[in-house]
Amino acid sequence: MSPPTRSRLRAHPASLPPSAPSDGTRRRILETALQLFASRGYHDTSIRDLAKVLELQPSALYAHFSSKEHVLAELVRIGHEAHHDALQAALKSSGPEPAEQVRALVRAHTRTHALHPQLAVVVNEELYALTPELAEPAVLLRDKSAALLAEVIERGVAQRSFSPPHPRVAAAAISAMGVRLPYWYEPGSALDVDTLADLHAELALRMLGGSAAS
Amino acid sequence: MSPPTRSRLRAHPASLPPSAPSDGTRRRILETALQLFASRGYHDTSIRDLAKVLELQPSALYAHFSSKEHVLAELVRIGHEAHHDALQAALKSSGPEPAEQVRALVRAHTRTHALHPQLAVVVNEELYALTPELAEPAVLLRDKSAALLAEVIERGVAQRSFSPPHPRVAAAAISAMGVRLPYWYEPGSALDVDTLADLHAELALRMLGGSAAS
DNA sequence: GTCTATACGTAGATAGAC
DNA sequence: GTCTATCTACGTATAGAC
Repeated sequence: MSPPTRSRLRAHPASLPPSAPSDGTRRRILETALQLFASRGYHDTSIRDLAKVLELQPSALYAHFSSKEHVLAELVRIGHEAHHDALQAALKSSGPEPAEQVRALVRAHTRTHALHPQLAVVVNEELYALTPELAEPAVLLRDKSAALLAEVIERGVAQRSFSPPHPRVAAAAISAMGVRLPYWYEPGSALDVDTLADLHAELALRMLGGSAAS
Repeated sequence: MSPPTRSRLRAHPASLPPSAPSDGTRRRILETALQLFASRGYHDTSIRDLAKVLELQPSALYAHFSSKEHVLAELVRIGHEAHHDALQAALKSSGPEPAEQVRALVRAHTRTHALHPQLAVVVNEELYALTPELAEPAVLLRDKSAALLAEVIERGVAQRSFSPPHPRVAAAAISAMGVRLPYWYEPGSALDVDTLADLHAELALRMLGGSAAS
């Protein structure tokens, strides 16, 4: 661990989604790793750093994870599953109109990134640190999540509910709003998460154009 | 360097802006470091890795930079200056209307990120790896660059050219489009940089609303 | 300005007792 | 499941010859 660094994030402490293991030590390791990986980065966090915060000996971690990389892989898996589950639930509970579905998807995307900023940062910045085999399940989920938005936009364009200048670029811009959230949004601020989610949905619909924007 | 990793980026080779030093070995070190830091990350790139690609002995690098951190600091400085210079030039060469100024700023922001994707990634992901003293000049430039866009938006709102639902959130969304570009855009693709810059400008104006959007 | 050689710390991970 | 102790490799950086 290189010493005098700022954190990449403002949020404290690290929050795991409910789907994460509730077991004792394994969960503590994941929470601590999440905080350290998010604030300093995976490669700048050592097993010894983790053990120190956990008040364990480094060797004790290997009773719970076979390597440091497997700790990261588990966080990456949890993060992608929570994100994808949230998007699917949002779609499922919304009606058939593309505008309503975009609103639901963007709200879920934004909420996930605002409520679990450390997980979002680790998932997005440290995925590349995994071997292809360990990264593969997450990469597949990413593609599926991106397809959910892309398909709704395509449908909206086909129905002439939307008129984006370029659907793929608009989809990337919509995704980017959420992904960048952890780097500037301060959770306890005057702007609450629900309001933010509504704002992002509004911006997304404006970008997509057509009769859908309010 | 941990071995079997994917790159964070598609772009090759690393391109430095014209403002970078044209001197021989120092420039070669910066270019090589840029490529490695962008694809594998600063903390996962060793002095030995750098030296191997450069076909030099590790100790030879210390004739040009006093530490690995100073190599990163120089890249971060170059990246922030090129970005800020591009934004200022864009503002300077555009008229007084907020919509035209936003278009110019967004085009410059997007072009910078599309033309120098490795530099954008290193600047955005590895700034936190610098000590506060080495990071400070870049942080000041970031704030100045962000203020350029914020002020134009504020002026547009005051003149009722723009009607964003929330100016600060809209500004963050506009910035995010460019920052995320290196992670999905493939430079040699059918979508050329100028078209992309126009698309982003169009999306920005749609988000800002009012009479400005085309 | 590059080389050889090396100092010195820390990395990830394991062995074996309790 | 946690401990003490340790292995081996690699990290940044320096010394001093050419």
